Amino acid sequence: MDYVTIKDVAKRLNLAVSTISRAFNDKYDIKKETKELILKTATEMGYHPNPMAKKLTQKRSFNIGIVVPEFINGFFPEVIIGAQEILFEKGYQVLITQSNESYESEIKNVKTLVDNMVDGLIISLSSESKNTDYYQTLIDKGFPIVFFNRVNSKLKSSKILFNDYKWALFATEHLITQGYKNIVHLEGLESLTLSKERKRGFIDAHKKYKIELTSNHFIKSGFTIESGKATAELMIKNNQIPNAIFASCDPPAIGAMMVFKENGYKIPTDIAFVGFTESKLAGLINPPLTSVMQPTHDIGVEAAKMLLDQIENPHAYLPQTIILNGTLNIRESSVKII
Amino acid sequence: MDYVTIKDVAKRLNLAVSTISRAFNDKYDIKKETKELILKTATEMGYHPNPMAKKLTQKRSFNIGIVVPEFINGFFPEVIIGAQEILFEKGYQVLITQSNESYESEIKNVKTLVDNMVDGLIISLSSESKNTDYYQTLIDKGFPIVFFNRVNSKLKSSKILFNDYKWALFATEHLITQGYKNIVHLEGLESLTLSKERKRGFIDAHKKYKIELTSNHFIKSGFTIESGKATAELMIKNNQIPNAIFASCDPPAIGAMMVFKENGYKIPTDIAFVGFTESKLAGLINPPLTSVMQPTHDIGVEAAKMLLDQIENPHAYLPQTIILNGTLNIRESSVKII
DNA sequence: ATATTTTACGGAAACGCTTCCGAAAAAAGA
DNA sequence: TCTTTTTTCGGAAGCGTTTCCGTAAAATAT
Repeated sequence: MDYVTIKDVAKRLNLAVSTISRAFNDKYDIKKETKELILKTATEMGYHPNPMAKKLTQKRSFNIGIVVPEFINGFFPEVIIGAQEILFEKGYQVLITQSNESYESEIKNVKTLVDNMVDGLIISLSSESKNTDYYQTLIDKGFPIVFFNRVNSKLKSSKILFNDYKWALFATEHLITQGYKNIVHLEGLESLTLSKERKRGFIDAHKKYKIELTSNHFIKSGFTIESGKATAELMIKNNQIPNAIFASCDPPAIGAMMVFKENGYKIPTDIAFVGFTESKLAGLINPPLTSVMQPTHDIGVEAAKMLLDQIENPHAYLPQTIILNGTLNIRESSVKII
Repeated sequence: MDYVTIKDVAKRLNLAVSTISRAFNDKYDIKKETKELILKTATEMGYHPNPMAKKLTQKRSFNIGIVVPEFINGFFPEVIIGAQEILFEKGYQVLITQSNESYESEIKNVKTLVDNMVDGLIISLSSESKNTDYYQTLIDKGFPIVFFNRVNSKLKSSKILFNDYKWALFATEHLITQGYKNIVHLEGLESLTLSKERKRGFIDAHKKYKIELTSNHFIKSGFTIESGKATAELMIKNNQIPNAIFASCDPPAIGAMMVFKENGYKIPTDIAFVGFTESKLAGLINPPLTSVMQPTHDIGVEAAKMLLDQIENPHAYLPQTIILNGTLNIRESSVKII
């Protein structure tokens, strides 16, 4: 591929390259007519400013790195699409890496992105319990970073969060007001704040309605369907069947629901279900699963906006936190009387 | 962020920048000891070659663009991960764009990627029936492109394909040998070759077993769960229930299965199901869905390899086509006697 | 009319790197 | 020992831009 350069345009019009440059970056003094002439013949010749040269002189890569734990499930892709929309519009390129839920590969990804001189990073941590020194060093250097979804409270940085506590409380409250009193919470990974927050919401909903909770009401579960299945099988084996299950996210709820159904339990009559972070499956399975829907697209949009704000105003930078709201999508899995 | 440059390293060691450059690109004559010294002090100083400058001199962006119709469902993300793995390893960056199944936004994406001087493209078309002139022009210019999954047969270009015909034939054959004779095919979008190929496999399996097919055995369906639901509802309403359904992809099969289940049909006794392009849900729903699994990860790997091959040997370029194999994951939805 | 300001553009350096050319130093050959 | 070859490095040009500085020409003021 042979590209047309600024010199070619200059030669053609018998102008200096600086004039051509001025025509494309309208902040300098240039006569209106010549500018129009330049732009016209430039497009005729098929000239596009070489992004590499531009980046070199401007000492900016116009690249933004996004690091997520995975992007097989729908959640992160949706966030990424949201971020890309506004980043692309502003002329930024987006480099996406996935850490595969591994701290090591996450740090490695971040380092390569920084070495490749991205202008900023949007990150959802694979684990919040690990060492965050590297991130802190970057932040202290003034490197623009926005965290979302999975963050570390110690890091003094901009964050886009979801009000996990509030919506877990709402979701639990929904179950309680539906008449379910003996509710078990399937907890998420302990290393994540969002798990703790959802648990806290679950607990406070019970406090509000003055319902006692024992340790039997909490079962540690993962993020997978399999873990939900295993939990349900154990419950059935021990014959400890609660009225309802509130899961820290959809997959374990779905897994547990599948097992209970297979064992002849009626849903939601015998046992009700509420999930979290609305997955594609929620509305599709039978019965459809009540779940808290997060504003995935908006999370991406807000993260991108915040990052650009930080990049463009490097001096007046103050770490901000935006907390977004969601929706409780109430479906058959948790509604006692239809 | 202030970066250490090659000049800083040169000054520190009282060497010429060219020597430092040689140390980092070991194709030139340089003494082993000085090279080691340079590399050592360079890492000490925290020097990383500026990718923008490198790209400018080498007239290569080391960027690869990937264009997919969507990446909410698992298929394309898995392909992308496969491609990224080998691209990253070779020092390439990956720019991912999604066309949202729209021809216009696909072309727009491709054009911005080309303007940003990506060294090559990996593309899955949003629609194969639209104008492909732009792609042909690029290919004629020698621009490296590899198509996968959704391709246009007219384009003389490298392709990574799946043997849709063969595996559709296998899948249908499986149903026939299980004893299902009256099988309906839910066809995919007509504009895609893969739909035609799967249909052809379905037909030829019937020919092989000398089973008659009428137009009643073909129902046009989309790629969604909803379309499958609608089709099933129509079948039930018209009381035209086949022995089995072979769908062009999983979602319509799942949708149809849900409706039949809700209406009291036993699966696979009353009606059996086979899907295509193994989705996450296939193994999770009840009963688990038999489906053809595509080697998503390998598709990405092979596409990336082929593209790099094309980039690195621009002259000896010959369009290749790799056809990959899959697996028929036989599950309960299609097994008559367990 | 001339003096002064403004406008519009050219020239050139710089961004950080690669790579060609040439030459000193070292090694090998005579 | 002197010549020839090889090794190792320095100097400089060039990649395609941006941007600073300077200056004719045009516009305005005197």
